[in-house]
Amino acid sequence: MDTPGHKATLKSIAQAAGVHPSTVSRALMGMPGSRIPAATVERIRAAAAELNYEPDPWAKSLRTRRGMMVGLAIPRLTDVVLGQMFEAAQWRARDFGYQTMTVSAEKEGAESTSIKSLMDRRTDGLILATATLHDPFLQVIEASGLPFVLLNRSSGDYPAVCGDDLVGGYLATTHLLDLGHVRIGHISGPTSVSTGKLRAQGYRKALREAGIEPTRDLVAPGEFDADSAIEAAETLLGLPHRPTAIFAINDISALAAMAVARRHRLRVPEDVAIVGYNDSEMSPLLPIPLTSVRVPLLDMGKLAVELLMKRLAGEKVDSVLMEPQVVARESSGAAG
Amino acid sequence: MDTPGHKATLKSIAQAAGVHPSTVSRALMGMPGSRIPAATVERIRAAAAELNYEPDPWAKSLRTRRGMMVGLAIPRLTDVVLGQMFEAAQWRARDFGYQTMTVSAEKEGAESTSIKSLMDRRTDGLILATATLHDPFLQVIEASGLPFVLLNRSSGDYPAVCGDDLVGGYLATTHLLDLGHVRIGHISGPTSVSTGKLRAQGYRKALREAGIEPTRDLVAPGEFDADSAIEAAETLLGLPHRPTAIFAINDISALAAMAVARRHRLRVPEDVAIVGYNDSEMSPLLPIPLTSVRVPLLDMGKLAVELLMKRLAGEKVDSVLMEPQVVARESSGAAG
DNA sequence: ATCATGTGCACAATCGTTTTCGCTAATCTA
DNA sequence: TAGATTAGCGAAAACGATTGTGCACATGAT
Repeated sequence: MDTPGHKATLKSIAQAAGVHPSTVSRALMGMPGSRIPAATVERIRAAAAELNYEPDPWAKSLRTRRGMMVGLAIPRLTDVVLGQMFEAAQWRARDFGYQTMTVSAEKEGAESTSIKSLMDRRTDGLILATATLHDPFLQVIEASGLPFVLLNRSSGDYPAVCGDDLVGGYLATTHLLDLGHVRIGHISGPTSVSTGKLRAQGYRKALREAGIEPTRDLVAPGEFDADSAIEAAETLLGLPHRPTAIFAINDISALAAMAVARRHRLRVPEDVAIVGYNDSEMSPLLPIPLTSVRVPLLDMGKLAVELLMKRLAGEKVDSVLMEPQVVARESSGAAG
Repeated sequence: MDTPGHKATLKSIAQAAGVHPSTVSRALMGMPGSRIPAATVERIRAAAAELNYEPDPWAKSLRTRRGMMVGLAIPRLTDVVLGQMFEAAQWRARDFGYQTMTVSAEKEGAESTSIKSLMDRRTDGLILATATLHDPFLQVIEASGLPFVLLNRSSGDYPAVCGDDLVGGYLATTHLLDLGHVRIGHISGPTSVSTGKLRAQGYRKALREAGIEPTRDLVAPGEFDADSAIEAAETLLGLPHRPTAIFAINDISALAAMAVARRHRLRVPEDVAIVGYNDSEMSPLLPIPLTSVRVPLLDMGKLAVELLMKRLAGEKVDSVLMEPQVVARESSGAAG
């Protein structure tokens, strides 16, 4: 084994193999150009293995100016949905030999210290799931020259991998319309992020196509989280002429809506039908299984990494939209 | 502003301020020992600010052998509960000036490449939420000299921050006993991890104290996830003499049990009472609100970082056990 | 005026890599 | 066989920071 206190370095291997450190470097990284006789390479390899050498990432990065590392920025680590995308992204990045560094950067906006910490040269590229529609910070990053790809949320013309939220909102609403609902409420997300804005837009489009003029009072704003969704659901279900169906911006909001319905002694789906978004793991398991819009989260995470890799290689890349799909279950009254 | 292409370095600042790079370094980091006249320091500060200097982390780490970075290993990024702990850990680490790097390392066991990648000198310390009870890999890490703290799962005598799972399992079971249940089933976790083993142990202890001899057939093994929990619940509820209550190892398993109960046309809590663990965000929102055992996840995440910081400072640290608490809701028939 | 005492800073050596540049010796061409 | 080519590898200069050492110069005391 190796001496406990001393990590192996190029120099120690060189000494062991009786060659110069630079030769060791060349031999180990197997450069195509430089020809080192197989015998020497083998001897060096053996010595390196013997000392179980691991190149020092700091020294390497200092010299090469590449850290083999991509930064992932997520609004909240506790978001199961984004968690899935990020886990997939992490795997894919590792396929390319990259490490990932995840930061959560909620509510930090343009002054995000979290993202700044990713920027200070430690990372070769960024995947951001935190973008807002008019995000001045993106320009800052763009100006810094650090390549990035948006995930889940789009913004401007920056390359992004997103679900087609317009279609998703449209499908969810159409699903409810097809079931005979006319007064359909929407617990929206913030209009400042693409997912919130586009799903609401899809919702209104579906209504209009069905000859129903969308009204403002049937859209209650949420913030993607349980607390704000509860408030929104209270507003909708407290309406004098309450909706018979609710399309919620995500599954946790849908769950909150179910809780509020229960408090109002309304049955789901008989009195109020509910549709969520993202089709999270819990949806089929709920006492009243939740109808939800499914988007290929894992594929999105992987794809974002692939796009980033292309950007790192200097290629131009285009944004990608993934097709959503309604998974009908009991909460909308469609299955059972 | 600064020239776009060129990042500021100590050298460029030195040039601007008319001093030597080493002086700039000393001035900027404000060493207490070295006396540099205030005037010079001010001049250097100004130059640094002007060029908006950021020290290169790689160069710094190469020289100082400290990366100001802690590695977090989590079984799955999609676990909401661990996600909360890790988010808290991340914040706390930043308070100390440390970056965090999160990897998910499921099912990799002793050969975990994810954790190995954290070890190769990039990190100053590790927080592991992946430990199994007899985890040979921990010895490897210990031998490498890299300080670490276990989180959520304990193992051997290594310093750990965990909930008191024995008490948690005991409380959950006692809660059901107090409600008059006698045949209480348990969807367990793997016995190879402390949380699984200890909660089951607490479960048996409570039964024995109530004069009930725990039987093997009332404990069905799960893997913390929905699929295995569904299978376990099927086993329990398919029993000729089925249990009237189930204590599940976590909330998603409890949810799965509810789904299976529903499939068997059993009412919750009338026909079967259910208790979960971790009191996740969704628990109070479920159509049948879930009774669950609450542990202070955020505090645990923070504490783990604090312990690690102490270890980094060379102090000896002791493990910490956090007190759990039953939050009674409708699924156990205790509230409503 | 001279020598001890410090202060303020420059010099240079690291940390472990990668990479450019040449030097030596072997091989090839004529 | 002499001269041109080339393969193989050593020397050394980066990358950008930290840090031990020591040279000037100013100040003080004698």
